[in-house]
Amino acid sequence: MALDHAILVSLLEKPGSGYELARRFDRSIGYFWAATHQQIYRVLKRMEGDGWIDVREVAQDDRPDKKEYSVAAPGRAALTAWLHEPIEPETVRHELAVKIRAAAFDDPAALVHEVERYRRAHADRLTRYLAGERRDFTGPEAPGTLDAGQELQHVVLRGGIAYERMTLDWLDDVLATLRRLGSPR
Amino acid sequence: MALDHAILVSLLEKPGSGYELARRFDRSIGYFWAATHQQIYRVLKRMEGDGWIDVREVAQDDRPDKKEYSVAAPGRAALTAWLHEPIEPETVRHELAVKIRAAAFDDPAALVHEVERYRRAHADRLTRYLAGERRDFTGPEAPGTLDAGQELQHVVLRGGIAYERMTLDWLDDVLATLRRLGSPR
DNA sequence: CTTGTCTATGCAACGAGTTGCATACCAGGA
DNA sequence: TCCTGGTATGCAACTCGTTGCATAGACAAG
Repeated sequence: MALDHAILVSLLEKPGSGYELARRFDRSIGYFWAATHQQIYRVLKRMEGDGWIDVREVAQDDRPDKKEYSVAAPGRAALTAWLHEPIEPETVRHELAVKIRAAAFDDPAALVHEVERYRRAHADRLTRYLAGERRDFTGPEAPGTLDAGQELQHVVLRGGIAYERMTLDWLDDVLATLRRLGSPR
Repeated sequence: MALDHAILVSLLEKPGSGYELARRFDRSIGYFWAATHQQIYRVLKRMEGDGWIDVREVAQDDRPDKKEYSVAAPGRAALTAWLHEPIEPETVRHELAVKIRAAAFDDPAALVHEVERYRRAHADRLTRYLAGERRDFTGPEAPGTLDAGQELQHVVLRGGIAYERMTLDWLDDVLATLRRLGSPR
């Protein structure tokens, strides 16, 4: 149930409403933990009931009012406790790998177009990551100018970049294999 | 709901019982789509009810009897239909990335031991992948000896190997960053 | 002859995630 | 004035995944 903790981290980085959190989960933190606004609103309600977070009604002139959440002491304690628990191995759900194996019972070449589309999506994501890195983590500053939070966000982003690069290389391998199997010898 | 399809692929590769499928999901196909025996038995029951798979009671002398499942025509049709659907972008759930960002609000160095343990788990997995590759995909055969199914299994496995290598490199980066932030300047 | 381990299947309860829908405020353009 | 689109919150129903437990046959070790 790490959605709780992902939300707590996001709120510690910056308090905000459910709507704002949902948008952060569409970029930034959501690159590593996906969530919809439905999940977020539900968890916020529960954590508020448990006293993990505080609410503040914020009236806005130019748009609907919102509820701004921030982390309370019990929430912060829960996050610290979770941080000291063992790291669970990720449960993998890689649909494409299943489809590739399924292609053995169909026409491998038929997958090519979908894989190409999928590859473009990953290329786009890499572009976004690199743009984010340029924006947030390079500049005129000397090394050591970033605080711990920024350093840690950067190392996570570097992981995302490495993942996308590795994925693009692998997808080229996949495409070559599919084309080879699809064409007659 | 790709568990259905992962099971169908596994049964097409080789018919088997729920128990045998559960063991396959602990290695091989389960490296890319995790599932417990509970999920598997439930889905098998549903797919049998829908006529996607056939059952055959197999009496065994030296152990309890089992039910061997194999894919029926409607199941195969469902798999083909699924294969031609668009590939969904994976939904990422990367607990470690969340923990790293959470570490900004705690002691970054406290994560080091857990990350080291996590790194060892990935190193072990890479070792298993490489052993599997040596066992199944290298040998005296000339290129072109493998059938399409084996080629496709191999390219999926190469993806797993690339993922683990990338992850190990990234974890070294993570460890260096955590140590740097934990030690006084 | 009991205990443990592996094979083999399954139920029940709960928790997490998905999908579709509903409401409402506010601004700007047709 | 109505319609669209962005902001903002939420319910209900459903499916999927997790956890804990239960049963039972076969065999090997103590």
